[in-house]
Amino acid sequence: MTDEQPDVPSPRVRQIVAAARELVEEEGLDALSMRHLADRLGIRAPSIYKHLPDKRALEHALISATFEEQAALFEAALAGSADPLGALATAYRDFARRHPHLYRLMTQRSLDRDRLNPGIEERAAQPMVQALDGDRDLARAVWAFAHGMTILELDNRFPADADLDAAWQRGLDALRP
Amino acid sequence: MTDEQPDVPSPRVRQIVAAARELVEEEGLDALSMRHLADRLGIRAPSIYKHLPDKRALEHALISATFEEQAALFEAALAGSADPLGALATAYRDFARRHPHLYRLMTQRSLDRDRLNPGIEERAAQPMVQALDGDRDLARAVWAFAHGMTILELDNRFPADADLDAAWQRGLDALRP
DNA sequence: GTCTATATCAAGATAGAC
DNA sequence: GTCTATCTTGATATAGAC
Repeated sequence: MTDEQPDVPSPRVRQIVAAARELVEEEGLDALSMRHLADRLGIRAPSIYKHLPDKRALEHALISATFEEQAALFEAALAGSADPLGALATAYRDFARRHPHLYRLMTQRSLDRDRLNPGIEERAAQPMVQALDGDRDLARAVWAFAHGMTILELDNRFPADADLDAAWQRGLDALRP
Repeated sequence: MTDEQPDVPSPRVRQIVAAARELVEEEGLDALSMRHLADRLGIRAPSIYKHLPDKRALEHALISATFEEQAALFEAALAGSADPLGALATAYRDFARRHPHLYRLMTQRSLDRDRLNPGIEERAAQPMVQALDGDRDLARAVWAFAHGMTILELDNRFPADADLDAAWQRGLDALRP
């Protein structure tokens, strides 16, 4: 009955994760190293290992926290909106534009689900399912569309003169139930 | 009037890029280092720099070649199909499943367009525009959907029991003009 | 909880001989 | 076109003292 799940983080761990978040937001994903993070905290890199077992644990703590934040945003966007899908899409896109490096952290590598807060992925995905009246296949299609638009925009893959607002609208109008 | 564009590759450069492709396909993106590539070629890493100026040049030569291959595949899929969009989507998904690491190489970082073969990005995108009767906004929406489905599948982001064929169908049916 | 010192490894790239 | 030798950098992580 060994239930290996992330503990509730101590205050110090939360400080460390908060510093990691600032670091990623300000300097990008590649800047997230144990040394660099320690600099921000005013300590030496090896000290971090007294609080977190390794770098993956740090990343997953940050990812979990960001899922929590996204889930809250999406739930709020959904609440009492006349156009649930549109509101959700706007919240999704806005989050990624405000936190491009965090967005990449969450989406551009495979996840170790054992190291995430249990159920948090599902909680962040739930509002989309709800906005689509419980249609999970359609919700997955819309998620793929939203992620594709988002990451292609962040990575500068659309032509410079592309009208991305228009592309979002066309996609959402087509996919709306 | 200095027009800095990639030269036509010498035979040796093509050998090197071909070896890089095998390396990436068999061992993944992280395995692509100058040393590792040199091992495959039976030479030492510094020798590669006699043929290519740096690692970015190598990557972009490989990306250009892969765009060429994709463009040909997409054009063939489109030719004489009763369901152009469906045929294109199948070709897109199949390519990514057969060459997941190459697909990542092409999509998961920003491109230096100056280092790509001129016009190759557009050529690979053209079949999608054509399948959508020239509607560029819709073509971008469909591309985003296809990329999102593809990369989320490769990165194992959908639930294990998700019916991805169904999600693809729902998305394509909705977006079909 | 933090430190110093260190192990270990691997990366991109250059100089200069042959 | 390839070689050896080397520079430079930076990463994760551990041991053990304080």
